[in-house]
Amino acid sequence: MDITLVQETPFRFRIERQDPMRVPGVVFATRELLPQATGDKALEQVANVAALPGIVRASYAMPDVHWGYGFPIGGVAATDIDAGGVISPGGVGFDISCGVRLLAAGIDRDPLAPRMRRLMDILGDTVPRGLGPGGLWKLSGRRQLEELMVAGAAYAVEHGRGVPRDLERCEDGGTLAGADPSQVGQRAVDRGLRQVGSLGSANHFLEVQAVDRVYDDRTAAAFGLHPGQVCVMIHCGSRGLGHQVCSDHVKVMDQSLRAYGIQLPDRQLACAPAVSVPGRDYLGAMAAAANYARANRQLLTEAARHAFAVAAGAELDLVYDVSHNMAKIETHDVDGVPLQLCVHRKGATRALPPGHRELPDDLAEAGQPILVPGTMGTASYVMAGTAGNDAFWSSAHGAGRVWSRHQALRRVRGEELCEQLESHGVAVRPASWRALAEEAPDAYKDVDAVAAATEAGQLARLVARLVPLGVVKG
DNA sequence: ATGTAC
Repeated sequence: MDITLVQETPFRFRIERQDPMRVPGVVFATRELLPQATGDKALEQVANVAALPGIVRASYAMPDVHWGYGFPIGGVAATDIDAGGVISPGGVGFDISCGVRLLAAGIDRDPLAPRMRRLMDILGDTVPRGLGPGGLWKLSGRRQLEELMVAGAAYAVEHGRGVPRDLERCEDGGTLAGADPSQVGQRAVDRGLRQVGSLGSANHFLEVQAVDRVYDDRTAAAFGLHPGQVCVMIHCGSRGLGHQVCSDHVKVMDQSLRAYGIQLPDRQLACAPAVSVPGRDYLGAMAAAANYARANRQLLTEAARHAFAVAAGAELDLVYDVSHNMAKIETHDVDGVPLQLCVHRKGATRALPPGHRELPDDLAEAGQPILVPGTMGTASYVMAGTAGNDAFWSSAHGAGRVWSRHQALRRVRGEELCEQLESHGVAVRPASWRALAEEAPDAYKDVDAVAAATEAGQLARLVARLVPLGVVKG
């Protein structure tokens, strides 16, 4: 499909509807951030998504949009489930409920400085990471894993890994309803049994950061953040279990397309009506994998807490935990009519506005915390949800790639990058030189520009800027 | 994203 891109404002573009698109595309970005500039086909994918059965209003792209499997990463699409609207695993992503959690430390960067090396050494020794098996927990078997997949982060807390307040600061209270472990295949279970409590690889990390700048004192205070404060940011997902769930259900849906009379511009958009048997089966498996990811982040939190207690005598309070690879059934007004929608957010963070009933009381006035990790060596942002959000309460999830992993490997050497980061005062504990090179800051868009465009496009507002002190890399 | 894959 050759797309026609029309600039509506300095921060918003429209992709004109043409067959087989059912709705237009809307891209929140500046001209510099558009993925086309680098030959990336993400905007063609935005147009492809607009052809999904039941899609309403528009196919959206966030400022960090880039190419992905079927859907672009940084894509948002909502389908009307009472009008044949579909669920597409490719609109969630292979890493189901991949997400970010931010912890606020009871210590500032200056007093931590002399203890930083010890802290990083403990984190480096105790945080499982990299490809393959190895996690903080070894589960006894399928039965125990099923309990974890039903209860999510709450399962970890019930077993002494965390405090009840943690769950108040998790999206969905740490437990996504509707999990159906019977739809998680044995192969996914086998992979999941040995990876609970592990970062994984690629762009996953555990980072020690400091608050570099506060844009909104009142909201920062509500989030428990102040200038100079140390934080921990954890980015990880559902590991091999989520990957296997996605693979298994994509295959089923690909084979059921004909039965539901669904025609698609790209087979990677394989989908089924959200209320159909394959649709419900996937949603149940997806929720189970999501709860696995949430338990995973909860366990890694406990590893960080242990390291901070030993090295710095400091505690870590959860600011918020939110996914950026999810589909959720939500009610939204479309042309003045409340509809039950299946909202796909792939590489896009949910961004609830102030006063939303799903927010805990102490965050109601501020709006939902939105966590926007940058890259090793660059800033990360904390933002807040706004009432003006026009993308089904969704926002950017990170910097967004501009180089493929292959390109990054050709241009960057991991050892050199590590030296550069260390010389700039960022301690690095990598899983491998190769993974480090693939995640070089130069392989990503400018996160400062992404955050600025996110605010200018009225997707969210700036609260605080965080800078890295040390990174444990997957 | 991922025991870089059926």
